[in-house]
Amino acid sequence: MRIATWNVNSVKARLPNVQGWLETASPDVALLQEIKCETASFPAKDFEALGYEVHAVGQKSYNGVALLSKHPVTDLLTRLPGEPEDEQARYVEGTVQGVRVASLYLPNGNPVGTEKYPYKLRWMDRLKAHAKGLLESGQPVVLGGDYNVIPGPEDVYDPKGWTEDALFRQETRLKFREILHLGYTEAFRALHPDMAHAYSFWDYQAGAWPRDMGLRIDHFLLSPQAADRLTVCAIDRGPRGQEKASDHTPVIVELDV
DNA sequence: ATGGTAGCTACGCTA
Repeated sequence: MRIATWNVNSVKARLPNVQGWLETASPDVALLQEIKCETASFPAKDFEALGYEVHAVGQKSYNGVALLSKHPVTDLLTRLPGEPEDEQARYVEGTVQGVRVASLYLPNGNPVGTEKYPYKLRWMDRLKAHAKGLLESGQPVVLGGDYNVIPGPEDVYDPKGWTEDALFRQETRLKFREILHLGYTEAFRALHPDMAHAYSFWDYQAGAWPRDMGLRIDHFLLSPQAADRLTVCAIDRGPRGQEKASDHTPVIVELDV
């Protein structure tokens, strides 16, 4: 089973890019983030035409996630538990062929020192609690998405310059590791322990893409039952170089299921 | 050099 995650930065602005990539890469499941539209206006038909069942969770203007699958999806969950008053559309989860799969968009958290950063930390605590429960099910679990977390200094072009950023500061990285320590495997680093410049995001500004000033912030976390079946994890830089590109590029895992 | 770009929305916010 091939699963892709991609922060598309507006599904409507990106429709030709996303459709074209899905036709070529043909993942069984595509996890999208930052669809930036309301659920009802998600262009579901454009993806159904490619053979996908569509489950979008959106809101006006910001955020929004989607789970596209070539196989039936059951037991859909459309919000991350733990803070019922949280209205931001950042989580969708369902079961595909016995695998529990989630598309998540973790809050950015900048600027640190505003309410945005404690919200990010609370969201990570909620994800940790939920991820712990998922492990107890014993099924393979794949949590993919834009984590807005740079796991280590090898995952950013200028670690010193990013030390106080919400994506890289110690408190953020420690909390990310707390989730891993529950028993999850970060797929890319597990298969490519020494690969440098393996970024998944390049800012639109300051020529970040041509200068390869990137970050690796889009990740797959796998439960032991999923990690045991992991054969491939790859970043496809192709879409970032296209016209009208998203600032993120897709990451893919393949599981032998 | 205190900028730069992109998307949503209709101005400033978010990233």
